[in-house]
Formats: sequence, structure tokens, C-alpha cells
Amino acid sequence: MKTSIEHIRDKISKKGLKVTPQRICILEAIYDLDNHPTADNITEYIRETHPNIATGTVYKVLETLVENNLIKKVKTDRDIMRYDGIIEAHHHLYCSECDLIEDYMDHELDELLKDYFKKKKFPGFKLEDIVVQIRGTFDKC
Amino acid sequence: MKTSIEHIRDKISKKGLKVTPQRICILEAIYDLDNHPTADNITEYIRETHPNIATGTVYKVLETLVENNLIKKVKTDRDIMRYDGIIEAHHHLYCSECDLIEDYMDHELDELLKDYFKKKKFPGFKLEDIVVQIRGTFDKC
DNA sequence: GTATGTGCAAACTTTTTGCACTTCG
DNA sequence: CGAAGTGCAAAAAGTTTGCACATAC
Repeated sequence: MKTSIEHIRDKISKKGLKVTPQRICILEAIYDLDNHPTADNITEYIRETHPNIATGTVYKVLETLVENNLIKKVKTDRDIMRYDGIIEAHHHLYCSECDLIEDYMDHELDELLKDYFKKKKFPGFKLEDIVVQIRGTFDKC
Repeated sequence: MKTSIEHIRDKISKKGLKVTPQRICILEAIYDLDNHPTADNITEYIRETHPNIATGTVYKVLETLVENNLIKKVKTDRDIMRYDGIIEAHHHLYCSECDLIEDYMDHELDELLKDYFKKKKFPGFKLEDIVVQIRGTFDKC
């Protein structure tokens, strides 16, 4: 079995991108930092072990990873972009009290929505993707 | 029947807020600019008729209106906040090609989701609100 | 070797803040 | 009149850019 880092190298390489230390550790950081980190969270985390990474590089790498579908951007109410290492379609639970965003996978819900929108046509609109945002409060918050 | 402006004054007044010209015209601007305007769109629009409004004021007023549930913030993939004059629960169609966001009201969908999540409990999470983001491409774009 | 990627610092955009002045009720 | 709201300008926060240098392949 491959190590985690080798998996990451593979993922980057398969997209035809150069495998650089910066790209490896940024992708690794997103997988490690599981609460949908901001660019700043990622930069801080990486600097612990890799102090020379530049802010600009982090943003450039994140943009490249998003374009190549290795990570996703997550919309929030705030004006800060957050990133998600899970690229399979999934939904999110947003906490009203704090900035926690929890992943929510629900295949049954996906089927339900797919069926619903199959009969419900939008004239002049080609449907690509449906994301459900579930807002509420976690007891722990 | 009341004029539109009187309606707007009423809405502000009913929240216990002072009815100022700035608040009136910002709320009016959001109703007029129907594609979920940014703070900047709103400022520009208002300055046509009311050149002295300050950027800071626009942000402060928008924040007040959001807090008092007279408007809503709309999440986007970009890092710009947009505002929505419709406060009733509704969903959005997002265009992948441009920055168009169209309102989508669908009571049947709301019922479907309400029923679905009634049986589907989230332990440790109090559900407040569900918003469906429908991404796709408009033919016109 | 060469195309691609990175570091750095400066610039840019969007949003927030503090405080004196003004206005609504 | 007094509490609440606004204007202004400065600063903060987040992100982008340009270019010389470095590196993966």
C-alpha cells in the first residue's frame, strides 16, 4: 500500500501538473485540516514545517488545485473563501453559532433530488449540480 | 394603496430602526437592482441620485438590514458578498458562465425537503434552515 | 534545456473602524 | 434634547499580480 504522500504525488501528477513540494504540502494540509480551512489556516499550518512558503504561492496553488478539480471552494456567509478536500458531490452543515462546516454525504437525498429535478424542467437552463446547505446549531457550540 | 417608498419606510420603522434617507435608498436600490447586487453595485446606483453617500455607510446599513432580517446575504463562489431583498425562504440558480443568480421559489421542493429531514435526524444538531443551490448554465449566457 | 512554478513585495479590492458631526423621533 | 445614524478617511483583511529566480521533467 502506498503512503499518503505518494497518493498525493499521484493525484497531482495525473492532472499533468508538476509535482512540487509546495503543491504536495498544501494538498496534505487540506486533508489534515478537516474543518474546511481558509487560505490563511493552510499557510499557518504549512509554515510550522515549511517556513518559507509565500502567501502568494498558497493562493496560486489553491487556484490551480481548484481548476484541476483536486479540491473545491466552499461558499460561506462571510467574505472568506474556504477549501474542501472532498471532491465527490456532497452537502454541508453550517453552524449558526460558529464557523464550523461539517461534511454531509447522503446518497438517498441525492437520488431524491435527482428524481425531483428530472421531472421539474428549467427552461433555458442546463442543470449541472445541486448542493444543499443545511444551516443550524450544533449542541456543542 | 401606499407608494413603494412608504412601504419601505414602514418596513424600516417596524423594526424599531430610525428611518433615514440612506436606509430608504439602500433598501430601494436592492429592490430595483434585481440580480443580487454587491455593496459596490448598490453604492454606484445610489450615487446617481444621492452622490454623498459614504461607502462605510452602505456597509453599515447593509449590516443593519441583514441583522434586522430586511435583506439576506447571498453566498457565492467568489469572495464578494451579494445581497437579496427577498427574505422569504427560497433557493437560487447559479450560472456557471457568468455571475447571474436567479431566485427560485418552489414550495413543493420545500415540502419534500421538510418531510425528508423530519425523519432524518441529525444527532447533536438543531436544524434551522435548508437552502438548495442549483448550479448550471443559462442558454443566454 | 525549457516550460512551469515559486518567492517576494507591492498593489488592489472589499470590508471594517473610530470619531466628530448630524439627524430622527 | 438625546440616542442613533452618517461621513470621512484611515486601516485591516483577503487576495492578486509582476517579475526575477528556481525547479521538475
